[in-house]
Amino acid sequence: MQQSVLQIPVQEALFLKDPTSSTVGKSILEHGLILLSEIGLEDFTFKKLAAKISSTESTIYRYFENKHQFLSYLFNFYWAWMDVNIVFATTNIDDPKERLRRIIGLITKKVSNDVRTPFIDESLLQDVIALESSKTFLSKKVDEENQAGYFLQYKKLVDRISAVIIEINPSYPYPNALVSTILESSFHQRYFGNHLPRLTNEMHIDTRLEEFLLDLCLKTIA
Amino acid sequence: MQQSVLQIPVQEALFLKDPTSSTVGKSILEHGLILLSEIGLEDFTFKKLAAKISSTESTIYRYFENKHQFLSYLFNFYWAWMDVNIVFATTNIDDPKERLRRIIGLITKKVSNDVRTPFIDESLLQDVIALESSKTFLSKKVDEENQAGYFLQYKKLVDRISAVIIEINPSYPYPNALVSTILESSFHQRYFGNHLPRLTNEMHIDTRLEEFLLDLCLKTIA
DNA sequence: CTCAAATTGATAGTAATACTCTTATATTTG
DNA sequence: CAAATATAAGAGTATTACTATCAATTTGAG
Repeated sequence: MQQSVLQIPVQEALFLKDPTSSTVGKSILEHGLILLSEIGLEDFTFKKLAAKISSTESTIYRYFENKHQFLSYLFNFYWAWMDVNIVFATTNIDDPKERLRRIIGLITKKVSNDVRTPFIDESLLQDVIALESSKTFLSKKVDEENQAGYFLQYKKLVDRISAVIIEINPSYPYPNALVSTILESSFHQRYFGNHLPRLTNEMHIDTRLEEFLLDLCLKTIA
Repeated sequence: MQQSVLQIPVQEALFLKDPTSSTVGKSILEHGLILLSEIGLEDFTFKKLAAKISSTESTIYRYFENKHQFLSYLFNFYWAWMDVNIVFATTNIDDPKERLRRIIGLITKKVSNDVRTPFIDESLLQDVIALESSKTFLSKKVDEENQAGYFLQYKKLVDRISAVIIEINPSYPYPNALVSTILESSFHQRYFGNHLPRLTNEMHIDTRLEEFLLDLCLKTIA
C-alpha cells in the first residue's frame, strides 16, 4: 500500500538538473531548506550545504546555478503547493465570498508539514519563504528572471485569487494589486508580530492576521 | 543669503562616525546612493564605492561597519525625511481624513530631489529604498538590530499615521498593521507595476497607486 | 603659531565566498 | 557487460568582506 505522493511541478528555468530526479537532489532540497531556515540566505552557502549532506559543492552546482536560483525554486514550490491546497479547498464551493474566506484562511494560517511531499517540510518552508521571498524578486535581475519564468507560479496564484475577487465585485478596479498586497502582507505582518511588534497589532496570532486581512479585503471590494 | 538646509537626524547606531560631519562622509552618502541605485545592493561593495570617490575601503569602513549598515542609514534617512514632509503637509489641517489623504498622497507620489539636503537625491533614494528596504529588516539579525535602534524612524512614522487612523475611527482594531501594510504595498505595487505587471493593475502610475491605497484605507476603517 | 590629536590614504594581508575545472571512481541504463 | 552518466575529491581563481599598519595630511586647542 503506497502512500500518496503529491507531485509539485516546478519550472525548468529554476534548476539545471531536476533535484527530484535523484537521491542527492532530494537531499539538497531537504537539507538545503533546513539549513536556510537555520542560518538565513545571507550566510547560506553551497559549501556548508555540501558538508551537511556529505556531498560536494560541485555536485550541488550541477543542480542549481547558485543559491538565488535555489531560493527561487523553493519560492515556486511553495506557491505551487499553496495553489494545490487552494484549489482543493475551494472546489464545489459556490459562494465566492466563502471561497475567499477559505483562501485567506489558508494563506494566513501557520502551515504544518505535508506528508505527501517527502523531502519538503512545509512548516519550515513557510518560515523561510516569509523571511526570504521578497529577495527573489527585489533584485536588479527581475526582468531577466521574469522572462525566464521565475515567477510564473506566483503570478498564476494571484490571477486565481483575483478571479474570485472579480466574481464578488466585477467592478472593483484593482483585484491583482489587492491580492498581491494581501499575500505580501500576510508574510510581513506575521514577521512584524514576531520581531517588530510596534509595526503591527499582534499579528503573530493566526486568527488575528486572518481577521485583519479578511476584513480589509471584504470591505475594500464591497 | 544662505540656502536653508534641512537637518535629518539619524540614529548613532547607524554609523561608526557621522558621515555628515566631514567632506568624505558626505561624499560616501552621495555617491554611495548613486552607486546603489546603479548596481543594487548585491553587487555594491565598499571597494567599488571607494574607487568612485577616489578614496579607500578603510576610510569608508571608518564610517560604516558594512554595506548593510549603510543601507539601514539610508532607510532611516528616507523615513525621517518623509516624516518631516508629512508633518509639514498635515499641520493645521483639522479633518483627519484630509490629513490621511495628504499622507497617502506623499507616500505614493514619485518624489523629486529636495534641494535642502545637499548630498542626498531623494528621487534616487526613493527608488533605492523601494527596491532594497525589505532587506534591512528581513534578516536573521532583526532582533539585535531592532534593539540597537535600526528601525526607530520607521516605527515612529507608523505610529504617527496610525494616530490619524485612530482619530478617524477609534474602534478600528488594526491601525498599525494597516499602516505598515500600506507603506510596504506602496513600494511593492509600484515595483510590480514596472517589472511584474501581472501582479498588479498599472500601479506604476502615481495617481492609480494613490487611489488604490486611499480607497483601500478609507473603506477598511470606515 | 605650534604641537598634538585626529583623519585619511596607501598598502598589505586574511579568511571566506562564489564559483569553474579536472580527474578518478561509482552507479545506472541500455 | 559495456557505455554513458553521476558523483566525489580536489585544486584553482577572482572577488568579497573585512582588519591592520603606517606614513602623510589636516585640524584644532592653547
